[in-house]
Amino acid sequence: MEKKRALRIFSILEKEYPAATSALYFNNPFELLIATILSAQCTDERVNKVTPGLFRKFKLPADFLSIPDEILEKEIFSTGFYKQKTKSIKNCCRVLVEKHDSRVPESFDELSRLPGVGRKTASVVAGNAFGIPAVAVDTHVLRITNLLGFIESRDPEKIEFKWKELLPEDKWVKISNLLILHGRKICIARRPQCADCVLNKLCPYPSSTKEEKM
DNA sequence: CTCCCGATAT
DNA sequence: ATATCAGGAG
Repeated sequence: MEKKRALRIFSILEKEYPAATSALYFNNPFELLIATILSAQCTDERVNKVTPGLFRKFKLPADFLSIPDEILEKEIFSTGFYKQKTKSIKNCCRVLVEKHDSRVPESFDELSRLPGVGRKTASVVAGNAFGIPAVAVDTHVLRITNLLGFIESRDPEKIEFKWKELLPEDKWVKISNLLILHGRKICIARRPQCADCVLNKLCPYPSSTKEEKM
């Protein structure tokens, strides 16, 4: 049974990473929203080098709207795609001010309608800021779900629905954070550390790469 | 499907 | 030196 195996994997990872939360630095939903927009195609670690200083200077959506693009571009430069992200953040803040009373909407649908916010970002914010059940599928979740053999797909939405069908919704937010953490520490994209992996026995992948590199 | 882009591992 | 990492919009 697939669900049984999924639950088993969840338990093992939960034991391994008891305090699995988003690795992003944030103090409130708005900060998490901005941090997550910045985390597109960028490691959380890199985002965290930029956000503490950024949030000290700019607290509210209106603060971000009040500054020239060039200032914001310079602040977030190292996260890559900085021109796009500056536009996304500004447009997003504009919508927050104009349509949401300067606050972050508390539903997945409203979140994903914000500029610069797709399913992954909406899920991260919904789940980690508001405790709304959601599966955030980033590159780690996608990769590991494939490696574990639960699915064969590059479509994040398919991965998302797969986990939603595999686990009860009180575990959705946690499984994302667990897989992301595991993906960064052990099941690393460039070179998975299968020897140190707690899922070794439950994963079809290690056996297929026995004598690779040693 | 293409564009957006810096940081880091190899 | 260069491949790879890491999401959203048009």
